[in-house]
Amino acid sequence: MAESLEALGSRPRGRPRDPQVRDRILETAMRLVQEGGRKLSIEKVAADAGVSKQTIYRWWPSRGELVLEALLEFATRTIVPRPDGSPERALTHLIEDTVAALRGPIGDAVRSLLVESQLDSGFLPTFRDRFVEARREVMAGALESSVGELDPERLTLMLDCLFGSIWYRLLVGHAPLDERFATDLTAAVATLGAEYAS
Amino acid sequence: MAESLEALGSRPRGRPRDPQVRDRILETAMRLVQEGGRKLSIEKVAADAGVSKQTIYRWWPSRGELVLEALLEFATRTIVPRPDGSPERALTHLIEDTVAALRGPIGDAVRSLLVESQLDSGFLPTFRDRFVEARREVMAGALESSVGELDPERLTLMLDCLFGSIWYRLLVGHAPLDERFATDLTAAVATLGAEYAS
Amino acid sequence: MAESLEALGSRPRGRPRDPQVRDRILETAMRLVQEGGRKLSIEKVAADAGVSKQTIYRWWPSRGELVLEALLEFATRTIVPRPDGSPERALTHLIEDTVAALRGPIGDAVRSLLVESQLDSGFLPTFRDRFVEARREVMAGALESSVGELDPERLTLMLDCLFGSIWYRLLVGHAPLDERFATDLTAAVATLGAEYAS
Amino acid sequence: MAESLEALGSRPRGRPRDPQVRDRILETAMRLVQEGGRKLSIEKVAADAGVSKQTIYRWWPSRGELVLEALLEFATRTIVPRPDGSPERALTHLIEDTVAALRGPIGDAVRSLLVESQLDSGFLPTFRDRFVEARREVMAGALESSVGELDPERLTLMLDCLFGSIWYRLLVGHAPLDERFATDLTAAVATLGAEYAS
DNA sequence: TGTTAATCGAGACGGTACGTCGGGTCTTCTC
DNA sequence: GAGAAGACCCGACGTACCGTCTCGATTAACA
Repeated sequence: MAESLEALGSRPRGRPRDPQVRDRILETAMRLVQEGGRKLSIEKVAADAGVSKQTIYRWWPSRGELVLEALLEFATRTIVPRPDGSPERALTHLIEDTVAALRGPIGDAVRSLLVESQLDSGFLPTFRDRFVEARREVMAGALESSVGELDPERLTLMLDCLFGSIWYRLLVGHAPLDERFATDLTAAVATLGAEYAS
Repeated sequence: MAESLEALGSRPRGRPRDPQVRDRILETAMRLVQEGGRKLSIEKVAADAGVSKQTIYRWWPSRGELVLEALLEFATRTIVPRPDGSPERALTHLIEDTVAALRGPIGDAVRSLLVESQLDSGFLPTFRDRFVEARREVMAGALESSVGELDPERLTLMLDCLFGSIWYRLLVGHAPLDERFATDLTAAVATLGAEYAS
Repeated sequence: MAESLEALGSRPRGRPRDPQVRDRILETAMRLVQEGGRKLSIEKVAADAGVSKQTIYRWWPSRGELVLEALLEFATRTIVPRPDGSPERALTHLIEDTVAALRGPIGDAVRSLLVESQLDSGFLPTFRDRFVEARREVMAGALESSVGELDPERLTLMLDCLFGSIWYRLLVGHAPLDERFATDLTAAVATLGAEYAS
Repeated sequence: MAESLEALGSRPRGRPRDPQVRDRILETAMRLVQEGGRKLSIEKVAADAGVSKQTIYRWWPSRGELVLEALLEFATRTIVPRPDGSPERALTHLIEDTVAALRGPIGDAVRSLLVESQLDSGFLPTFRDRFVEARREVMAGALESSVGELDPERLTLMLDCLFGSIWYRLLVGHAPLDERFATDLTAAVATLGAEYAS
């Protein structure tokens, strides 16, 4: 019996992983990412978290994966979904929340991840699959609920405009990621949606 | 004659800068940027260009400024403006050319510059002023020629969608920067323009 | 047993220092010092020893300390004390051995250390304490065994003449560091000793 | 006529050398040598003297030659020979003056020259011929005037002890270059001289 | 009750690149 | 010509991180 449980759970032998250590690392990574993305070195995370470098390398193959997990952890603890009424309101809220989130620490993390995905070509697919696509799918759902089913190419283009313009502001900083922006963006998406739906 | 030239030029003293050296550095930088952005170290540029590091640091304060100048130089030598007929065709061509350019070496350079602008916060304003804004103004001109004068906020948003979606594809690589994309993007912009102009 | 050993050793944490690496560095330093003192750069020692610069800087704060340790190591492995009969013969042998040693690799190292102690004022005290004084004390012992106890000032002066004239020849190279020199020097010291003892 | 005069005097053509520039360089070199020997770089001398590096390299082949000439210039302007009575007093004065001189700026220059002669093996012969030997000959003259003619080997040894012990204190700094030292040294030399003369 | 295996802090180690200093040579303009 | 200015290639500096590697000391599950 125990055997089969073990087989299922693949319970490891030696000393189990210390969850406190994991948390300390992720929190430190998230903190350092906020204090200016360029300062994020594994060395510094290890020092600040009171952890050995080996421990970090044991669990995360690269800086990118570390920040990604830190971000996902942070996001789940931070973002609380709000109950939405109509599909239109749901889409509006989603865009607003996305823009609002990127204004803060999450924005710093995303910028760091973008940089990492460019520097470490091995990380780009991971970033794309585990973060970009996930956000796109959520947004795609809200979009199609609001404007109806869309041709895949057109859906892709709308998502590119949506996330693209947000990231563009995040990276360049020439214009704010404020509510006005979110509102205007929502309107633009609606215009495009109406055109495409017809 | 000479007098006025002297007055204008305020000719510098000492040995003049060697233009061949400058060109060799910029070409090497451009080449290395193509071979994978992360490999661009000043050390490597110097070695490959047969130049001392000091010479690079004398003229470019950071990696970002170096790549930026290399890109601008490359672009002026590479991109030939095509005579356009109607404003609509001009806009179409501009978007097509922008997308096409980012598919090649220029795209590699822009990715590198984006990374650099995030890692070196001192470089971000330079990048914004000397590259991003310049491209935006050109595009804004074509846009307003085509759809008529626009409210500044709306113009900004349209430019963000345009460049944002292009950069987004450049960075994430989830969808191609092909002609189809350029066409669809142009159509979307036209839709938004029509909405805004009314 | 183990307890007391533990208490004494206060064993360090982390990966222990690799003695082979240490030896390779010191040997390389000694070799480079022989091939012409000016060529001794940390960079070159690192390259020739197949070691990273950081490893050298981890254990030796400066070129001087590195060469000093290399010399001390080399000397202990090279110099074999010879059993002496009378105090007079012991003194003779000591002077002869000192002169002979400075004729070879040890002389190159001492010259390098002298240079270093002048270029790096922080190293001078170390050099003085760990090398100069040590040699002086040995010589002082032999001297007083031979000629009897001496007034401190006079002892100092005799040692200065002794080592001074040897170093002077080592540095200037106007006259050889041969046995004749050692013999004459011994005689001169004896004359002074006789005068002072009276 | 003029031709032949030119040929004879080998009067150079273009602009004659500016003696003020030469002086400014030598003074600056002497000043920098005093402020800590290690700081003497051609670069710094040029900057401090308001002179181009090329001008320095035109007249002095190496740092050593520059400092040597600066020292000789300084010494002639500084040291005033004192009329001496007996040969014994002359020797005493000479030793006293030598020790006293090395206590100040001249000592700094000599230390710098010693370092230079070790780092730049091409400079050692120059240093030996133009400085070391010159001083030795002066001292040898005073010595032989005082104690009578000496066997060359013995003379060499006495000079080595004399200059060696002074330089040794200059370099190591374990004991002062004061009058007491000069006196004791003179006495020691007298003792040796008496022994050798017999 | 050990034995075994993995975790974890600590830190040594070979590398690559950083940005700076100085060396010695050169090229240009001015006097 | 001499001289100031300064570009240029080069070698070395001392530092920061990289990713890998030993250590000793824990901490479980297994025998």
